[in-house]
Amino acid sequence: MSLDDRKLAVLRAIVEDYVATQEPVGSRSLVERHQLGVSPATVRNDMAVLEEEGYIRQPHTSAGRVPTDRGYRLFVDRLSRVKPLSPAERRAIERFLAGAVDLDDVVHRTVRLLAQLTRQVAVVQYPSLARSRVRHLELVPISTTRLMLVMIADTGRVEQRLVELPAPVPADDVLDLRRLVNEKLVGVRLSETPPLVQALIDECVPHLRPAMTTLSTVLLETLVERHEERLALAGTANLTRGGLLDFQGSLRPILEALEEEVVLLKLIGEVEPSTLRVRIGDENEIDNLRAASVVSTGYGPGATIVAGMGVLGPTRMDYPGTIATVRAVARYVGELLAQN
Amino acid sequence: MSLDDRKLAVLRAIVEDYVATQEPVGSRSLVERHQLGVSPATVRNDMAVLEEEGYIRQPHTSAGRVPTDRGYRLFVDRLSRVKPLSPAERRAIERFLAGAVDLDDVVHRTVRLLAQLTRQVAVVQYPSLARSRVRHLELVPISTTRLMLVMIADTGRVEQRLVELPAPVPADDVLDLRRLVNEKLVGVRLSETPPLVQALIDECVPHLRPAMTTLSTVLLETLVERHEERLALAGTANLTRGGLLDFQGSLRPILEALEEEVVLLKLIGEVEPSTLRVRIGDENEIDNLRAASVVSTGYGPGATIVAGMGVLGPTRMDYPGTIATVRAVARYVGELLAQN
DNA sequence: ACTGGCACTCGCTACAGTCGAGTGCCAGAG
DNA sequence: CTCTGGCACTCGACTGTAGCGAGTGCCAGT
Repeated sequence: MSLDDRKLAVLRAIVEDYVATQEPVGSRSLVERHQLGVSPATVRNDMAVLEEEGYIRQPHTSAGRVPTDRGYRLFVDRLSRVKPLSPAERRAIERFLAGAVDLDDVVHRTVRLLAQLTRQVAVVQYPSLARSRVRHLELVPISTTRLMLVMIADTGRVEQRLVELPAPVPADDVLDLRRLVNEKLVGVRLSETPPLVQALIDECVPHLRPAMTTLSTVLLETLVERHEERLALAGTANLTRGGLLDFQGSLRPILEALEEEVVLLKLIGEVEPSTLRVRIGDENEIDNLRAASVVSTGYGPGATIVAGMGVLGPTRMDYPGTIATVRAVARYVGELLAQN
Repeated sequence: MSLDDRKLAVLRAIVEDYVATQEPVGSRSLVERHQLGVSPATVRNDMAVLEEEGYIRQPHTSAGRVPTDRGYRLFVDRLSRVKPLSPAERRAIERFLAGAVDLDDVVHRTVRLLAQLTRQVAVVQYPSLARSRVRHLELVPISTTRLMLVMIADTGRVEQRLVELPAPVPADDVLDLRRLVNEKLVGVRLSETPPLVQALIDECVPHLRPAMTTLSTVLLETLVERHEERLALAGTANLTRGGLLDFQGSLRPILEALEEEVVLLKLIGEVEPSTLRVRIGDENEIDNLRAASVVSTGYGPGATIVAGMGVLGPTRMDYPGTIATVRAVARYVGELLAQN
């Protein structure tokens, strides 16, 4: 059975009221606060149907109704109107991001901004190495048998690793090594470097082979294997906002999940299909987050996507507002990155 | 009035029991669990004195006693016996830290290890730039008007910044700039670089002055002003361990404090006077942490100290165990750093 | 198809009563 | 002078009961 317009209006009203008040909403208060044009009794009938269909539920008999995950899903998909950002918010975003000097700085400011605007936990992934290209490789001699390898990616990320050489290598040879790796690898997607790194050893003058072999191991580690996807987190204190009513009383599982980088990456890093994604309660594959919702999106310079960012909060969250904010922040950051 | 030995023994017993059970401890259970050799009535008299002196208090009449911050302080200073680490713990520390490839890696592993062993929140500061010396400066041309400045410190830290040059500078000149800054700055304490950076501009050949001027601004920012003291955090989920009984019911202020880098640095970064420091409840200068205790220490290669690390938990914590763990971890990390 | 009315449910709060852990004090023994 | 056993007292925790009220489901009527 499909739901008629009024039933949908009732669902929307329930979600909005519940999100606002945090209390189960009854039929009387509903008709009082929204112009539904019908009596409480009628609303009750509609509620009965909505409950049967699994969109709302009663915490206990003789209590008001509360939306289920399914109810929120319907709300997000079909019932929520886009909430345009206030000019004040737009200005806040611009001002907050304007002073950034550096990729680190951009990411840090972004994550704080998101946390502050949505009053929830924010996560921002650094531009993914997998999606970056090599801009430059630098070899800095630390001693005769030690080099510092510095990799600069076109997304602005910089990674460094220490290389322990098997035998001393004079400064001139280091320059040769440097020229070689740069010739072959600059401009290449990190994910596509492995065969080229292999080839490097073969094309290398014989007396540099041993050094190049060690170097190539470290290169592979730095470029693909160790694949250090970094992230920034902010706003954990916002988890306590709902006074422990959200998250069914225990922050434990949430905090645990937030400490696992792998989990977070799964959460916001998978940005393939659509550009903005909302995962509500049970839709999260991570057990610890069954009581939470996540709004995430990809971002990057211009239209390309180099990483993800998102927000985590109680299922009972202001979806339209959160979605609008996440989208706007991602766009601003994208513009900022495009300038560099 | 000074406390005789038995009163001190009573205090110790109260602290130990309360830490273990998390419940106010009464005179009867005290004599049952510890061999005090006296009757509950006697203990009650002692307790009355201890309470008068402010070492313990009653949550309400007709409840057992609970240590005050002052009581914990006395316990830590005079009553706690050193708890040697178990061989299993020693092995855990060694194994956990052994595989580290990198400064980042060391810090991350350390913070996780600390959190895991103490079952509390752990904070580890990266080696402070203020206490480091310049090992090498690298200038990487990104385009003709853009350089990437990479600073490698002797503590293993690497910082980078983008330099926007006022006019195009050919590659040869970049090499000159590089040679100049390295000649003057390598080996110098970061905090002592400013006058030398000033001098750089004067000693520079005229046609490189404009470039050197911009560069020196960025150098100063990187080396001293922006002074980015980084830190790593782990184990926030452990805050929920006490089931909200610790921290007087609200994690809010604690989580807020943990998000403020400045606050955390104040907490563990001030390592001047003694090597290990315990701050109990009210002794913390930060209001948000009046319900928490912090055990912190400095660490660094060998005997030198380059940064701080520490652990934060409820005032009701296992001080001897925590102190032993923090001290041991700091020593191991120090040894590890000394090897590089 | 909607409405008003009515009986019913059930969580919440308040209140009274009981239980027991723990205390302070005191008189007496060592 | 110190320690002990005894005793009266306090007060929080728990239990059971009762009344309230928000909210529901159902039904007959328009």
